[in-house]
Amino acid sequence: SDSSADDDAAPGHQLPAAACPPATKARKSPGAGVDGADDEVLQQQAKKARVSVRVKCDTPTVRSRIQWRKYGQKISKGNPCPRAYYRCTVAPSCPVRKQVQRCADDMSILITTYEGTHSHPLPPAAAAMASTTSAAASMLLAGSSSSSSHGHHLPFPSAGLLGPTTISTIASCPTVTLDLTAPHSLMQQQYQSPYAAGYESKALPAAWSSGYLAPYAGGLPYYGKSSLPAMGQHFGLGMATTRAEQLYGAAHSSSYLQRTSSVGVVH
DNA sequence: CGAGTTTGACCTGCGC
DNA sequence: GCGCAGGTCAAACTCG
Repeated sequence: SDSSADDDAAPGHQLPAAACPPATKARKSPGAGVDGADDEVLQQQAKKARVSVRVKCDTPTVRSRIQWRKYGQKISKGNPCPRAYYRCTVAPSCPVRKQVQRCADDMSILITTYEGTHSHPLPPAAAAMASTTSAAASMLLAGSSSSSSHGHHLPFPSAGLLGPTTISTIASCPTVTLDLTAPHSLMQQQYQSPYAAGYESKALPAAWSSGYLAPYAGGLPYYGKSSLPAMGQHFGLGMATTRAEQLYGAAHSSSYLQRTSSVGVVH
């Protein structure tokens, strides 16, 4: 599994957005794309690949001041809740952006959409979560090249662990949606701890709001069984650990990563 | 005083 | 070409 991780699953390598300029510059001066039509298509898909995370969150705001800086807010049509725009502040040139918006249908659901790839190393905790979202993006990009279906459910274990995970290629902007708003039966059975009972989060795990598509994730030893439980230590936030346990649990997160590796989709 | 947030203006893509 | 909506910028403001 280690070799496969090094070979083909480093998010930053699979997703060339790591080498892309910030979104604004990319928009003004898109890539030349002289390597052929197929490469150009893949690059365009990678640039626009997004991971959207839906989580129950009853608090007005999410504790995510670790490395995100808000740069704008807009009220979207059809949704009374404003959409907030954040960008990564770890590195000035980091192109990663995040959009946070509450669901118009259910105000307790928070929809966070990550776009881009970190151009700098991430803390282990953030890298761990980044690997998961990156894996989802990898699935998206891999599947989009061979299928034209819209909005199909993943046949991967992630669908079981992360909830109803869907891939959407609508509007020529491929997006992976990790729906964490509905507890999975497996988790309900296995997690009887006080944490599991409170699946509806009061705050998102720091890592969820800290990392997406980390190019350095593949080089960090977070794939072992001790990776996720260490999140709280690295982040210095108690809730990081508790939320990680709520959403995954050490055993399941490890199992998930290993199983996804076994199907050759991600490491 | 520096870092982060707010908010109105501006830019850009897209549909008609 | 025009208007709308989403996304970004940047000056003003807030906070520790």
